[in-house]
Amino acid sequence: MPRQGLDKEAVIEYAAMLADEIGFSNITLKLLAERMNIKSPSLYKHIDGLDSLKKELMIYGYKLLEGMIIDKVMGKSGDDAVRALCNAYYELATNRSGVFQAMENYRRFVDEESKQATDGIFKVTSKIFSVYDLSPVQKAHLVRTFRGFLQGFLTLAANHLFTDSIDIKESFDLSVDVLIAGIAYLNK
Amino acid sequence: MPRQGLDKEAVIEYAAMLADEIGFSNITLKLLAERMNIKSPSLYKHIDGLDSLKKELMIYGYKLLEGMIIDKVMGKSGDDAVRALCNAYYELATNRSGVFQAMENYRRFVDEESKQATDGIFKVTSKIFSVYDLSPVQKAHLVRTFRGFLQGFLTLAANHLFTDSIDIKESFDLSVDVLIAGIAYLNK
DNA sequence: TATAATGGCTAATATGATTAGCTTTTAGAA
DNA sequence: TTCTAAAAGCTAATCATATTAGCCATTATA
Repeated sequence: MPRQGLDKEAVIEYAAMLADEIGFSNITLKLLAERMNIKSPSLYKHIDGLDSLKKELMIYGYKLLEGMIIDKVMGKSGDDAVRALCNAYYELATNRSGVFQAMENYRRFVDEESKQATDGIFKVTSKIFSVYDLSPVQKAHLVRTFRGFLQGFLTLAANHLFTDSIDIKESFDLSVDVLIAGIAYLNK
Repeated sequence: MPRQGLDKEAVIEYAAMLADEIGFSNITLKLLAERMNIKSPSLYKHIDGLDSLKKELMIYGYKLLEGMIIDKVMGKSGDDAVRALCNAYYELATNRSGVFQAMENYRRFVDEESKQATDGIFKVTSKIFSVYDLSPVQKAHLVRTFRGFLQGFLTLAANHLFTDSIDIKESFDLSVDVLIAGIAYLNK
């Protein structure tokens, strides 16, 4: 029986696809192994178990998002850059819903690796807010404001929890406008 | 062996306490049963299994929150009422973290009972925003803005995903101020 | 007081994570 | 090219937990 060229990265990629398809919380090693045409114990040659895999998926998500943000924000500044940042989140939540779920769902590990992954987003976001006339502390708060909104709104949307029939992208855009308008409050 | 006066409500209360203590996702029927001094199969006399219990816990959370909001908002209006609403969320997330976590777990349950539970919050929130001069559609969008922010910010905070050391309540208050300031943008 | 419902129990089953230990492939050195 | 060791897979076994089945004691009520 010949081998596939599997490694840790490949396992995470498969897991990410599986998460997008069936939902992050429904992932099992059994299912993942079936998808990969191997047996579940073989996964342990690449990863440290289900918990660890979920952590990896979270980190994968943060890195992916960081790239998408940089990509979209490139060449923009001010309010436009903020909107681009928000749209990057929107796209991730829409196109990679399982990976997006991993980013907020994983709460057991607060280690150095996870911290570095989120730090990337923090730095990029922070930089985008640098055009506004804010103190470093205000800027840090504002990063949290946006991150909280983006994570929460998009999670609620992804899970069909906005039960009325109003268009979600319109709500999203309006919300972003409200937030951007609110930034002026900090400049007093 | 005499019996305790256990029923469905009691099981949910115990489960809520356990969730607050060890985290929603760490709940097991085994642990819960131990806490209640019964064996895990006995739980099935009151609930339909772990998944169903988690749904009950989510509904419990929404009802609890609704009560807390009404309580805090009572007698307030305008921006003060909005702040009170936000603080009710904050308190729930802080003091009943396990229950709060249950509320973000609704994604697997989109049934009539769950819908009614969230509808309560929607109505209260909507009413609070009625003092602003907004169209019904704008109001509906704004409810989503706040709900998204509150759910997301507090989830990230509860999951320790805000890695820098800045005070979380300060970030929260500033965020709420930014949002409230942003509402003015809609009145043009 | 007799009886039915209730709430608890133990034993058994199912699923999935994880571990142990074996075998084959593969990479790299001699 | 051949040998060797690591790597990547496998099967079998173990463990933990959820869940089901069916039994028995308590409790409430007719």
